[in-house]
Amino acid sequence: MPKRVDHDERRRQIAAAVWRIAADHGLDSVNMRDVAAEAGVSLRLVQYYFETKHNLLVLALRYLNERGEQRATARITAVLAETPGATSTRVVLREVLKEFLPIDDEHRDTLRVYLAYYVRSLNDPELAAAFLTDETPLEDLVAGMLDQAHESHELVCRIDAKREADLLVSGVNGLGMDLLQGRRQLDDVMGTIDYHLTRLFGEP
Amino acid sequence: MPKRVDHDERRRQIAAAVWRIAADHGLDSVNMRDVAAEAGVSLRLVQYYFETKHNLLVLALRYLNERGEQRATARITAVLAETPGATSTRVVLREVLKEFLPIDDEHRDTLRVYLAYYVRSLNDPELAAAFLTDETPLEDLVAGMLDQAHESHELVCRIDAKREADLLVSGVNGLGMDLLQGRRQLDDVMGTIDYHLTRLFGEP
DNA sequence: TTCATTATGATACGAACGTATCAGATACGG
DNA sequence: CCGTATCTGATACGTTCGTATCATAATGAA
Repeated sequence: MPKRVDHDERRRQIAAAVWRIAADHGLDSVNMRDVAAEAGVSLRLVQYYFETKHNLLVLALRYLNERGEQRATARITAVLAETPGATSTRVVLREVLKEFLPIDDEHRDTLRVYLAYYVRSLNDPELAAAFLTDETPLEDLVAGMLDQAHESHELVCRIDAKREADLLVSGVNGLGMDLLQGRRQLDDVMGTIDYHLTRLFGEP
Repeated sequence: MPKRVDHDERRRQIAAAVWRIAADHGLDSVNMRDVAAEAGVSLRLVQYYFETKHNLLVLALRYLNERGEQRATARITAVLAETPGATSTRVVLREVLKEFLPIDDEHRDTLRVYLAYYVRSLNDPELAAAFLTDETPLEDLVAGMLDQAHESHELVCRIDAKREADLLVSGVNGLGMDLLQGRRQLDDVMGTIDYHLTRLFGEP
């Protein structure tokens, strides 16, 4: 047997190059040659592992989804570990929402790539499919947290958890887009989020 | 003097072709030749009026902004005219928010084009400038309406108009994106909007 | 060592695209 | 009718890009 290589790992390495280029110069600027150079491999190898550019983009999106979910769950468990014992639902929810804002360069890049993929998926059914395979939407998670908060009497009044979660999640996405564009500042956005958390949970 | 032509009108006509192509096939698929064919003019004329493709895209965005503002104000005045006398702030606000949802093919196309431009503007400062020239952001308008509603005792409780407007507007944008992707249905989105309007204005 | 797997290099083909150029047609006000 | 503004047509150049091809090197388990 010859040299054994983790093909999946290779593909992830090349997919990461796609993310970097897409974040820095837009998804339109992603081409096979630049991806190869960014990944530090030959053009031939990119062809070898992905066959076509379309395949490359689709798989890069799948890997991005995977990483995003992993990081989100890791962040939540980290928050739970920081405050041993009883962590208030409000604090956890706040961290979950922050996860979808460009709070640092890494989150900023991820969001830029996601939005680029989103727009392209509007005209590419195959990419759209890669988007919509999210079996557990974020809205359900947030709605579940709100229901849980209601049962533990953390909420200030009776609410419709689904409706609240829908606007909260969609709102955070929209606010994140404004942040990317420089139309808002992070302080202001966090102020808005905290205002609405206070509206739900009462004064902290 | 020879034939007199409204240059600005010609440019708008060609810009409309850009919108149609961008809505149907994405902004990446917009090229000078297809724009000319869609507008029913020669490639040479597109070059004649816009010089470069970059100019074409920037001006097409400016015209799109203009049309959007005109249609929004027209919609508001139409609502005010429909209910002579006292039109509740809630009803007007609901129509304003609906204006940013893909409620029909026309709004759907406009939203698709806007989002495509948004993503491209993240890597194109000149396009970003065309975006950010909005002297009167929608959030200010909504916040003003909420303040006005408070003064006329239409609100159910004391609120922070700015914070409420920020989440409402951002939320509608985010919900509109979900609609485009088919992740939500219009009925559900309107239900969410009405829920939050009720939260602010009380039962209708 | 052997040999299949992994990887590179060089190159080429065809298509799409932005841009430029030149000639000429059309139409309308004076 | 004349002249100018408006518009078309054909064409071409250079670049970029996806994809394909062929030869060849490096690697490491059997």
